[in-house]
Amino acid sequence: MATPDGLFVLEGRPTAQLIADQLREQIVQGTFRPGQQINESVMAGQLNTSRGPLREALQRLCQEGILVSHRNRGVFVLELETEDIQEIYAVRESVESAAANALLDGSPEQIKATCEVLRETIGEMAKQVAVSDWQAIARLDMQFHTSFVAGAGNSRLIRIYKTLAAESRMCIVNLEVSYPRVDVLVEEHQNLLDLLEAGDRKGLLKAIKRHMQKAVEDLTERQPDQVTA
Amino acid sequence: MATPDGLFVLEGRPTAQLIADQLREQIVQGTFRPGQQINESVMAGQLNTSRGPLREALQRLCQEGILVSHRNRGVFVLELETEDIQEIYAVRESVESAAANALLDGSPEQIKATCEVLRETIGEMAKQVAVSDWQAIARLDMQFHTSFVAGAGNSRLIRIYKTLAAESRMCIVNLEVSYPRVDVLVEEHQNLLDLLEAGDRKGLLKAIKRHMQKAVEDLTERQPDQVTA
DNA sequence: GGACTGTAGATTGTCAACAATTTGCGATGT
DNA sequence: ACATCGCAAATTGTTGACAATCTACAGTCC
Repeated sequence: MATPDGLFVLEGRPTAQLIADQLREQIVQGTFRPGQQINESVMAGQLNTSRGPLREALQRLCQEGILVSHRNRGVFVLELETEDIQEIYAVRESVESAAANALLDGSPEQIKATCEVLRETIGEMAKQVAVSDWQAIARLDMQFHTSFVAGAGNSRLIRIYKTLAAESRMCIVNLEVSYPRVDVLVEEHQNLLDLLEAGDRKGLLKAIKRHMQKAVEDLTERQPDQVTA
Repeated sequence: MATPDGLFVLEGRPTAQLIADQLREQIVQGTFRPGQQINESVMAGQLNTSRGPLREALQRLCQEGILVSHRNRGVFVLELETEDIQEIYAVRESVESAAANALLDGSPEQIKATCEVLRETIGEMAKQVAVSDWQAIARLDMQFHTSFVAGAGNSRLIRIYKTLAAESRMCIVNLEVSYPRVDVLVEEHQNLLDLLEAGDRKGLLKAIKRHMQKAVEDLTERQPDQVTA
């Protein structure tokens, strides 16, 4: 939030939050492999902090669900099963549908502003597709959907979706799924944007449903014995 | 989770979790007033533990959203505005709708088992209505909806809903809203159960929507200068 | 008299040492 | 040879003390 003078209120909760954000980014990028243990002491040393704040960060990520904790044994990176993928995308469909409905019930300005942001993200995505930067594409994919949900203006919905977005990125990166056909990906998001702009509620909801179902298929159909594309 | 022998795996993370559960119960029951500060040292003393575990518990509740933290100033019980109530119930409608769809797409046994649990809760609710125990009624109300969502079997959906249920209880208790007419409340839940049992998807979704809209009205319409019913 | 500055108190944020628990390996007995 | 018991290393859980930050009050200056 910016003040009228363009200054920023920096009050909040930095340290543990900062560590958590950093770790989350590392995890969703695949720097930590699923099932890998995270040692408190060594990690604290690497980040040049103490075990206290790091512990808080880990606990936070545990609650988000991308880490799992076993008492007296440590925390481990979540291992995603087929079941998890289905769960994640089922919830995502529900949340995005709710956001779509709220957005279309909102003011035209709200819709317009959201579309603007989405358009920019798609532009970025197209650029990264050109250079085949999968890591960046995955990030922008999630940024698109997160911005979409954010457009609805429901802070709780946004909070919920951030976790889902992180888990989705883990699915994509860890399963080494380089999106089947990237140009299709840009098209699909453009389609969602067009439907939102047109105010086609029914079409948008259907498109969201299809988008999610397709993603689950892409992520689950191929057997895990396939290492790279 | 129970093992085949009926034994329980107690692995998990007790202490901080236990403290968090205890505090959450106190908060949603209204023992702590909205906006009230929670002092780490004194609270740790009261619970006969150290600041470390208690801090973890507080942080957990912050992430759940029923506490808010101001850096270097402490944590405070969330103050619910009209906006929050609208947000909470909008998300609840979305989550319960998703659960309803998943449940109706599931096996008949799954539906049957869920109905059984819901029926029991309604029975309990009727008993508490007879003695006008508002606190218990609010708890059972949320238990009904939580069981409903749990019936869908999506662990992420359940986790999300638990937070919403806690916030809802805070709304009800803190606003001193003694449900407008309690017999209507039992009827309404019975209606939801009937629709689920009948497999009437459209009717169930509509009923959920109405249920939520009505709740928002009840919680927001009366001005806060009214202290008790 | 009003506004600003400086200080005091209190509370949270961080840290390092201690205690408890678990896992793995090796010795022992059958 | 196999299973069981016991020990040792490592890691997490907990604790108390120290440091940084913020709020409130009092004193001073304009």
